[in-house]
Amino acid sequence: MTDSPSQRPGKRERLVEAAVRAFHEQGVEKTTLADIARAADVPLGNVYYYFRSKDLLVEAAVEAHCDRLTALTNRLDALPDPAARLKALIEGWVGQRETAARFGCPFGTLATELDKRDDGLDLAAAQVMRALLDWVERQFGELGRPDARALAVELVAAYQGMSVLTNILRDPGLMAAQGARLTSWIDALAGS
Amino acid sequence: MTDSPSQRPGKRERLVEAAVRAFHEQGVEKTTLADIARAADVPLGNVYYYFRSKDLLVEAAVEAHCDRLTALTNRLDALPDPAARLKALIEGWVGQRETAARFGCPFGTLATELDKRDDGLDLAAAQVMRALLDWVERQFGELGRPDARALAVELVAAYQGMSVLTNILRDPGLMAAQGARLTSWIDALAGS
DNA sequence: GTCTATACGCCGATAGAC
DNA sequence: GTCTATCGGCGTATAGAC
Repeated sequence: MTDSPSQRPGKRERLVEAAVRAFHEQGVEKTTLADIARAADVPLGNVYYYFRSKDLLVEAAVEAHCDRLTALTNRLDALPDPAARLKALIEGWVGQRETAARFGCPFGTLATELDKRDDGLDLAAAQVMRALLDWVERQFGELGRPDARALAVELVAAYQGMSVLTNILRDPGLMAAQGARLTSWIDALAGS
Repeated sequence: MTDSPSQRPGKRERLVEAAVRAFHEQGVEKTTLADIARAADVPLGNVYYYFRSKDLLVEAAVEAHCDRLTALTNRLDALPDPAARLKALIEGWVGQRETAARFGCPFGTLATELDKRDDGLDLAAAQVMRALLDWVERQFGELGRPDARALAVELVAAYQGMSVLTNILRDPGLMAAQGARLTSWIDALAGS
């Protein structure tokens, strides 16, 4: 609401976007409000008009990840069959392998960092992760697998794990190779 | 070296141990030198006699992880066959599932955090990760698998991924279930 | 609503007595 | 070698003019 008429996205939106990016690239703890303000082209003092504390900006960043996930799954739901949806999900991950090699999974690294903080935002992050698991589980369920939940955990864990390794070793090729493995794994499961 | 004779472990060792623990539980960025000094029962100012900067303490913590890994693989090498070694490795991971649920993988979360820092310690962390991958690869090689490296990446990534999910969802049961899956996966690979 | 200037606390690091 | 006291800088947050 309340976008001023003849301007680029409102300051609030710019701040959240800058925060998401900075948290991904530098981590929450190393990111200062000055960093975010500069990236969003908003004066430092003015940040506090939109977010009364840094924690509230972190919370907004988590919500942004949640929205992003919802948008993604909505797009994937347009695909005809569940196997295609899962493979498209993997393809999306692999497509981000260069930034993953540099900064890790945008959501995974954030959630991991939140688990070491005092704020209660780790719970919100867990909710988002559960939403992803639920969606993946639904796809495996539509494929007729009774062990859909376990397979969902296996797939998402494989992604998080290859993100960690890709990041630590700075090797996007690792994610490409593991992505290919997961894709043929989906094919094998769907074909059986 | 230079442990004073009739005393508990030297201050340097206590500081490193406290640092490893604090970095795991709170993260590097949130951990202050005062935290470490207190946990090690060393006066704050004295820390700088042993480590001229916080970065050097972080470096020492990475080296400690490296030593810990070497000690582990040495122990596992005493086991008769490679499949048993790999399953013992997994068993060790699962045995740590309660702390993993609370704080994640001690080394994975540290390495991930180092990747967002300016110091060059991410390279040292990558070396340690590579050492683990090399050892696991050797086991798969001894099992006669030509795709030993890919399997090693798959196993370690699975562990890192389930650590992330276990941590975010605060669910040690997830790691137990995935560990069981990996164990029977090893059995299937070794039996074929 | 917007922005500047600044208060205030915390933390890494140092000085220097013992 | 050990420890206390403290400096200096940075980062969150606020006060208050416009």
